[in-house]
Amino acid sequence: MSSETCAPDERSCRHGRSEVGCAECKVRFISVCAALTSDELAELESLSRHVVHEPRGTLFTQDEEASAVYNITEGSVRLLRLLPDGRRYVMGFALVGDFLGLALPERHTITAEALSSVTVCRFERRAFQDLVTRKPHLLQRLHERAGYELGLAQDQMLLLGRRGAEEKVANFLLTLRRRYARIGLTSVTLELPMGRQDIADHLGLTIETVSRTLTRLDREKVILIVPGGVRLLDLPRLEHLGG
Amino acid sequence: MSSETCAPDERSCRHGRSEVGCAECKVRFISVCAALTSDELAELESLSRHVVHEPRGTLFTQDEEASAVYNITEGSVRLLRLLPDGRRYVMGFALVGDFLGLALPERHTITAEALSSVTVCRFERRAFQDLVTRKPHLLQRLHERAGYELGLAQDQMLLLGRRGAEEKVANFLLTLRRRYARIGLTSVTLELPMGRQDIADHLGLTIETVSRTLTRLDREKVILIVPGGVRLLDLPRLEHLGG
DNA sequence: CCAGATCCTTGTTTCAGATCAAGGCGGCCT
DNA sequence: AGGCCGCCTTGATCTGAAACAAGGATCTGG
Repeated sequence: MSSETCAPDERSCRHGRSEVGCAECKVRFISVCAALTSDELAELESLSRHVVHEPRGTLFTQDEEASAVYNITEGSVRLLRLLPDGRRYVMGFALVGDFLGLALPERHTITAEALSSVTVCRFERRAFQDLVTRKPHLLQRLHERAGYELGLAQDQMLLLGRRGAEEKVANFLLTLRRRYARIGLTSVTLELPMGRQDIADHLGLTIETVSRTLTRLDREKVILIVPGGVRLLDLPRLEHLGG
Repeated sequence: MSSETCAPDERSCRHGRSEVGCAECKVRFISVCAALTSDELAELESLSRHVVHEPRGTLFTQDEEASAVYNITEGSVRLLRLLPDGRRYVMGFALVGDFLGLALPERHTITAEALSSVTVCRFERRAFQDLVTRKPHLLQRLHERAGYELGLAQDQMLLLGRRGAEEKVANFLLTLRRRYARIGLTSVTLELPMGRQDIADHLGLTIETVSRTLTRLDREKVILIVPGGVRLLDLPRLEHLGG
């Protein structure tokens, strides 16, 4: 169900590290691979394969066997979990430089779907697992990153359990801004590659509440809603609202 | 603020592995240490120190430097995060066999408080870190465990964001039951070492809603409220309610 | 045995956000 | 153009859980 729907366009990067070798990779210093020496990088590169996914394509599906792990080099992805009755919760959004499959699981616990055209560096899980076993400091790096993710999950739980709609939305915008900044995107205009429904499912709200809250923030000149995103007009006030 | 309030009673377990050596430890096979050979276990043991905390004592506090990591060998602990304005969220409850400080953080991201009399196996973080660096399969084990925790955090987010009060409470009871079962406690009567307020703060509810929901489940003969816990009378129905 | 404290339950009222309902807007296809 | 579709907004109403309020139960120490 996955590879057919997304029809990924595979281009190996093995052939003499032609156009997109790891050494020139734009996420080289912000992602997990930053832990590696150039020798190790070469080894990692030999395992990698660039794959492009169309918008709305599926990278992998909840409960399916995890055949690979991924490093996003272009585009954004939504990560979600489904309940049998159809309710869904969006765990989060993965951006450029994010690693999917950090925990090296046997089966994926979430579904990953491309929000835009997405390019990933794909590693066979077995081969990556082997490399990790042989390179403890790569594992260390992975583990650090997992600890960081755990902290983010804790923030999110507090947000979901103990905060109101406005706080949630403000906080969401600020968090996204901080993440963009970390990968070098510091524009005042915040791209929102996900739809309102995705934001709602991420914050435990309904689409109407998200829309109303954004509209209110716009009316109060805290943000300005623009096509494809929002402009943050009054950061201090937004920070005040977001806690 | 921490060591004074809990007045921990320290007993080293170095002295000729007197009463409580790792080899005879009751959490030996259910905890992280299960990854180690007996040689490595001896080394680990030389780093460990048993510490007893009184009920309501603080093991460590949010934002304070993480001087140690812990393995719980007796009792239960609540893990919480505070908001500047006083709201609190209870991240979860740690039981016998649980490891605190999995991510080996520089600073603790949560506060840990003893719910009952708690005994922990305490490891200096630096020393433990060194051991981990030298024993990749211990790190691997830690990482696996972190991945598992991440999965639990995801479940909890879905619970907080997309489920009603009754679902939350039923699910909480079932999750606790499963965890007790994993450490060999399979009694029909579920101990609840935490108070109603803690449950409320864990589920994103108020104490009144938790109390009412439990009362209703009791009235409908799904559970029976007993001092210090609940008896699970109608497991199928509870599972139906909990999703 | 009583005073005070802590924790839990129960009743009543209020409110934030869900739900229901109806457009609006822009893109895309023919 | 026109019509359809997906996405977003806005308004009206409803409701589940919060907030407020008042005891009751259990424990502790004097």
